[in-house]
Amino acid sequence: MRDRNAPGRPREFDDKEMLRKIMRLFWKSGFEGVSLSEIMRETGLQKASLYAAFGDKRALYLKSLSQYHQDIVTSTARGLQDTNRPATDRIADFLSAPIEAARADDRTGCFLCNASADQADLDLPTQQQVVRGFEALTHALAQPVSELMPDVRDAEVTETARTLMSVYTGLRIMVRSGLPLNQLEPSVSRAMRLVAR
Amino acid sequence: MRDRNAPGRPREFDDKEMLRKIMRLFWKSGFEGVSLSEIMRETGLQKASLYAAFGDKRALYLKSLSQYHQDIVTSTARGLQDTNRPATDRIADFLSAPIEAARADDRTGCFLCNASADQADLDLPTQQQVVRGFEALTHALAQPVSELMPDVRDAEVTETARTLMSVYTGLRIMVRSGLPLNQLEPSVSRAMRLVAR
DNA sequence: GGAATTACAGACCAATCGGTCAACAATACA
DNA sequence: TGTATTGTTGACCGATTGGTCTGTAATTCC
Repeated sequence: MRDRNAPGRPREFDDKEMLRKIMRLFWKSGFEGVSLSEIMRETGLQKASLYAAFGDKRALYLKSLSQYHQDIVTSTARGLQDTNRPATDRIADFLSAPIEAARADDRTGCFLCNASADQADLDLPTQQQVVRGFEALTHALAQPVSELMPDVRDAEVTETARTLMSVYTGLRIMVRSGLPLNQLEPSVSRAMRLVAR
Repeated sequence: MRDRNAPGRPREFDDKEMLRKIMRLFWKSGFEGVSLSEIMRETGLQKASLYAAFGDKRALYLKSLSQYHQDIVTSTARGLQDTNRPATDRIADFLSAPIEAARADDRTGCFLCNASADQADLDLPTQQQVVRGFEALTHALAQPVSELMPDVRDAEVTETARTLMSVYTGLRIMVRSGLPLNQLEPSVSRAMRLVAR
């Protein structure tokens, strides 16, 4: 975002808005699966403008991931930590999200999970962004978990949160494969057995 | 594989051997992440030979997935169903495989999981292959699970097996992101709580 | 109203992409 | 020793890739 009252011709688009459009492309099709021409079509911007504003394709991808963190990861984490709602509901909603999204005909899954499979092994900054996202979600998840396991060591709470994270990630991936949703659904309540008792 | 004693010049390479090399490329870098030139370099074959033997790039990818099924999925399933070993060991080994692979410095993960994130949403035949793989593993996993839960309905055994599958898939993805292995490790024993007791 | 600065549009770039083709080599069968 | 058949080679194809450059438009500051 450029300074207002900066010299020179002002930008004709909103950085964040464009980044969100680009994010959706990478989210759905992966790094190599998206071409600059697609990005141009989707944003209505010229290549040179994209380069001037964001950098090269890799930077575009990284900034998309970072936008995902700001938009999706953050609000998901907030939902998990909303102590006005029952802890079980919050966890169940989190674990069900992959399935509910698919019910609403959205099988794009989770950008973190896709990026992990797609680019994390090939590009270090991507890897770091992905880890950061996973850790934010794990940390948020630990909140309702600890509410349900009050007399349990912190270390155990964290371990449980991490285990739930792998169920979540797994569901995201398996939903994307097109497995029938009613087959995946029971995993939510079964995984819930890992907390409490 | 062509008939021996077929007319015409005989093939100078072994189909399966080449397919395995190609499989490793797609496994590691995804569909768009691998170019024909890389495949040529890796196999030592010319483009035209590849086309004559296997078809276009998409067919190459699909046949790689199918080779993965034959090689990896099948033997993993066999290991899960080997009743000579304790059922808990078989499940624990299966769930630990993602972490152990990474310990041996192999973070390529699971081709099914990667393909699911990469291509399943974009290409129907890929989706079907991935589902077939997941189902084979789930079915094999149900065997040791049922041994540990002898007086439990089949439906519940299957549900448990599916839940373990999502833990497995999740671990595969999270390992690939580079999360520290000692943080992921405890999820194995925690997930084991879903069986028995 | 300059001068400086920034952004936009679109032509342009070499390199690479997946894919094809024609010439030639190697085999089986008659 | 043909003839038919298949495989291998490497040049070749148009299209697309990510990326750059140039000229012009829009703004702020003086």
